[in-house]
Amino acid sequence: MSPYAHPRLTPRRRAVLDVLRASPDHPTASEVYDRVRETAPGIGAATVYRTLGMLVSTGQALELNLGDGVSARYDANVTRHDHLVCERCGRAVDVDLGVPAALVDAVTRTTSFTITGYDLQVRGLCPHCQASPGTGHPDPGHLEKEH
Amino acid sequence: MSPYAHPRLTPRRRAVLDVLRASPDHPTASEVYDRVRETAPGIGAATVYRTLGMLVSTGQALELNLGDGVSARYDANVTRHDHLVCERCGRAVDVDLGVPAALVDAVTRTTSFTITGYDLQVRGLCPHCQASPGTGHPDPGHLEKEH
DNA sequence: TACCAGTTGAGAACGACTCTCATTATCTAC
DNA sequence: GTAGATAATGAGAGTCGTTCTCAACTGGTA
Repeated sequence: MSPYAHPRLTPRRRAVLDVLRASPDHPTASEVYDRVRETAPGIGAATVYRTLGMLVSTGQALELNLGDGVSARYDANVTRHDHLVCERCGRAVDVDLGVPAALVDAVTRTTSFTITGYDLQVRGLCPHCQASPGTGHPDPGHLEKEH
Repeated sequence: MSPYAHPRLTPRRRAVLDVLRASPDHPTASEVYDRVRETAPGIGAATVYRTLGMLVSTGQALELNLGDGVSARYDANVTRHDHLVCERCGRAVDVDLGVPAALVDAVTRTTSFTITGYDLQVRGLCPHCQASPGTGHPDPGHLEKEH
């Protein structure tokens, strides 16, 4: 009935999880796809998307919406943490600001929502983008893959 | 050169802005489109998308990524505030938790990013969704337009 | 009035993601 | 081992949100 009721850790899925755990840079699904194809060349895009969804729904990965546009990003670091996102190049760094529990508790009392979690996204300019002249447009130029 | 260097507040754009200011529910672009067509029937989707982009880049609206999937949401409330999002129905409520400035300042010192802002997204279940049995799937059923 | 930058709508194009379905792999008895 | 059931897979089509292109139009301005 519900998907992933008995998920198997098949070689394909293992490969996706391995890529994610080796990627501290919050890759998009298509970046994961590209990287997985180096170790599992025949894997299809649908399998990568399905596996990422499975990993998220089983708590082995986080799906992030970092406001840098269209595509979701994935994070194998499932401990609670926040994100610092560069507004120009989109680079995201893990941080943990330790938001006081009292702040979150206050929301529970004033809204009658049941709170399940939170994510603090801090926006800014990374050192690279501070240094280079601003174009007003996204510029991930300094993020070339370092081989 | 840069777009919106001399943006005019044309009747079309005025209509989009009016709709947004009359919508406290963080509509998606296509929801804005539907609502605008009631007052400006001939308006095209491209104009709505362009206008929303213009409003965001001129600081008259905020674009939100509330993690409820694919589409961006827009908010005419441009004062600093946070969002409380229902994980099941996607409803988003404005809140302001007043994150201590000291927390954000700490990031500046430890990361060498220049901080320009932040958004705290609190996740939970709204009262409606707590009451109805969970399906594990998004269920905006109780969000029918109230005429 | 004529000019011209800015604006518009239609539709094509695009990218991210999901679905479908026939095939293949894996698990669980025997 | 084998057989049968169930789950996983890849290719490709489909969907959806958004952006692009371009010819026509509009509204200030000289």
